[in-house]
Amino acid sequence: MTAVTIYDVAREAGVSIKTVSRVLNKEPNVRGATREKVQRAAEALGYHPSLFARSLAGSRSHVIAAFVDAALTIDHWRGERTTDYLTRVQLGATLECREAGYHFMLELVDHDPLTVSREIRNVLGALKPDGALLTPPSSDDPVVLALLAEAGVPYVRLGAESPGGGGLRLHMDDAGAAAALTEHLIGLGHRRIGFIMGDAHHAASLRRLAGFRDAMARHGLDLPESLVQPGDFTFQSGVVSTRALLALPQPPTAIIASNDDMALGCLAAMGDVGLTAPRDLSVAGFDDSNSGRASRPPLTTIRQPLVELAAMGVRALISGEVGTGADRDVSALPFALQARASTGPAPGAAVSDGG
Amino acid sequence: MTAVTIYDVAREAGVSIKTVSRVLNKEPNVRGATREKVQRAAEALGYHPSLFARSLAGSRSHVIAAFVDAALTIDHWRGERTTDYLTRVQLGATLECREAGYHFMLELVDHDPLTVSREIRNVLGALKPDGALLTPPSSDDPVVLALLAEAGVPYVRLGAESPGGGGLRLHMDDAGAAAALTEHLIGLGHRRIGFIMGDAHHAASLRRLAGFRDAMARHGLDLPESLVQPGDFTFQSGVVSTRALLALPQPPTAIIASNDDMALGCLAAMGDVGLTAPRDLSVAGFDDSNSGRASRPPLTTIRQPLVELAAMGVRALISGEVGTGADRDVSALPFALQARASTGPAPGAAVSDGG
DNA sequence: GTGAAAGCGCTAACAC
DNA sequence: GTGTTAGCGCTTTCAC
Repeated sequence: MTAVTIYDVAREAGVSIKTVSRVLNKEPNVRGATREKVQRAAEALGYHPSLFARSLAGSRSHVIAAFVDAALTIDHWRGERTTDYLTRVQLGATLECREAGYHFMLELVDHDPLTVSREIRNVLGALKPDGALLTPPSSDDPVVLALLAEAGVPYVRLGAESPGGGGLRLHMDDAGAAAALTEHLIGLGHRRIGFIMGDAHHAASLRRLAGFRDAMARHGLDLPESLVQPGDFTFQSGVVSTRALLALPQPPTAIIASNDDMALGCLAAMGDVGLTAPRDLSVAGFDDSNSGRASRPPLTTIRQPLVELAAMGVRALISGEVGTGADRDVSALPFALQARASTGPAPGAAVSDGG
Repeated sequence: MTAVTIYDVAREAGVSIKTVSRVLNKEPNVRGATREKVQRAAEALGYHPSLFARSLAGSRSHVIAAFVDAALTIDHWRGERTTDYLTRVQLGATLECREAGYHFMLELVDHDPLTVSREIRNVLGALKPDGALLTPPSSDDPVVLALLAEAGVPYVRLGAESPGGGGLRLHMDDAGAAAALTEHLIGLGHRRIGFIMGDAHHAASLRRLAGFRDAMARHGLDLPESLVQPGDFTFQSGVVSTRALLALPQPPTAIIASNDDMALGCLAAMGDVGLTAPRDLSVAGFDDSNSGRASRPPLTTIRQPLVELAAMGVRALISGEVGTGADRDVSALPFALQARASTGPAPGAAVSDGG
């Protein structure tokens, strides 16, 4: 069971190992006939090049690494509320890597300032990845970014907040998604729509609010400031802000919360005062969380294109279009509005499609 | 930014590279003083050994690979019902690998019989993993098992159904978990408990049923056959079997479904006839699924120790205790009973702790 | 206890 | 178009 090497293939095909290498790497300067001969030999022998040898000898490692916060992941596993965020990122990244003959390695890093530097250096030294995919909060950790830049490893920052950190910043079109949600509600006849913000420290919160405002303005709808309530992405803040909205002289007929957790808080607050969605009030969220999907009624929400985001990031890394010094920001990524039972026609309003 | 190598450390420490290698690999035959000198030098230079060089030169690759079904994972991503199964397996495996200086690589494999062999060989050839972690359905795929055995790669089969496939089979103590659920209900005063089986083709279904029967018998409770209904793990089969149970002359006061999906079907069927859990009927499931957690009422269920299972598997692989020819079966793994609101005191029964 | 030499299976720079 | 020669950074064998 000793492995088949490039020498075996070369011998079988009657060429030099360099020619085999050329064929494998799709390099030019090989005659069609020779190429075929080599491919047949490789196939016949069941040859599979060693990642280790290729990476050690060559200038590329054929490895893309993701840096994921260990504490967060462990918390998530221990806690009641779980998501499949990682699974989806991994899937997109792995599929894209496989396509390109790359390997994807997920590395957990401790964001303790005392150890993060050692850990990152360790991964970088051991793997020499051709690119790094960062998820929050790594995607905003200046230490991580600096280490990657120093090592000359191009990186993609998923869901990153801060601009100017170098690399490629990739995120959903939050404003567009908020606008889509708003228009979905307007289409259902709603005119007074409340909005619960996410944590104001998150750039996404501001983008979502902006998208909401824009859509309202575009449709000539009035938006008194009292209809926009603060929040911090927690269930509890959803409860509090919903109470505030319901206490208004003219309460809204629909509420958009900046994430599903707050939207669930919204449903809970409604239940407390005997209100039901969507009969009395429509509710929408963001994230397409598992709990939002399983709630009663299930939440109308926005699904982040995480798989596509990760795949796109890996593609940019492998194709080399990210480069070390780049600082780009791409947000025009498709999102999916998941219309479910938590939103419905405005009370007493005829649903109109065109006006 | 040229990397620090073993030569740099050797020079800095004033020893040969072989000595550095010895220290790094915790081999014997190095004096304490020399060892320290080398460690200091490595630390000072920020040395991190190259995985590629180590794996290429040595007999171990320091890589543990997981083989995961691509189609299933993609379906799961696309579908409405998602789980964090993979995330949890990955977490346990990655943490354990990190501890031992290993790297964990997740590989998606297509279970198409035409391609599976090529894909597995490819991974095996490229990575030469020191061990493989298999998740369903790979853990029962005879082709996968045969290829691994042929390549001499030890493997651990998570949630595997069929015995005799070699390697180490690791699964939750299903019988114990079913018994725990049963005793939880008995403790709440229930005496007539219905059971909805999982797909009879799954060994876990039979183990769960056996655990239920045992617990009932141990407590001297009568168990007419009509209280055990068939099922196939789908929501719909939960609905059907619940109707059958409710139609009995003496319906049960509690129902254990062999997974959460069926338990949710159970709740739905109850709702149809105006019954509420746990007031009219207690309901419990298995899996600790996201939807079971978010349902109303949230389900009492059994949480599989997936993180621990994966970690244990990796540990067995790295320590070498699995070996190529082994065929062991370990099921005595801890599970966690999650008592939630779907189970409560039996109607009209005083809750007793001791009798 | 420590070191020198060989080589793991490839790619990179050059010859031809 | 194709082959030759060096390494990549380690572990392995075996000598001392």
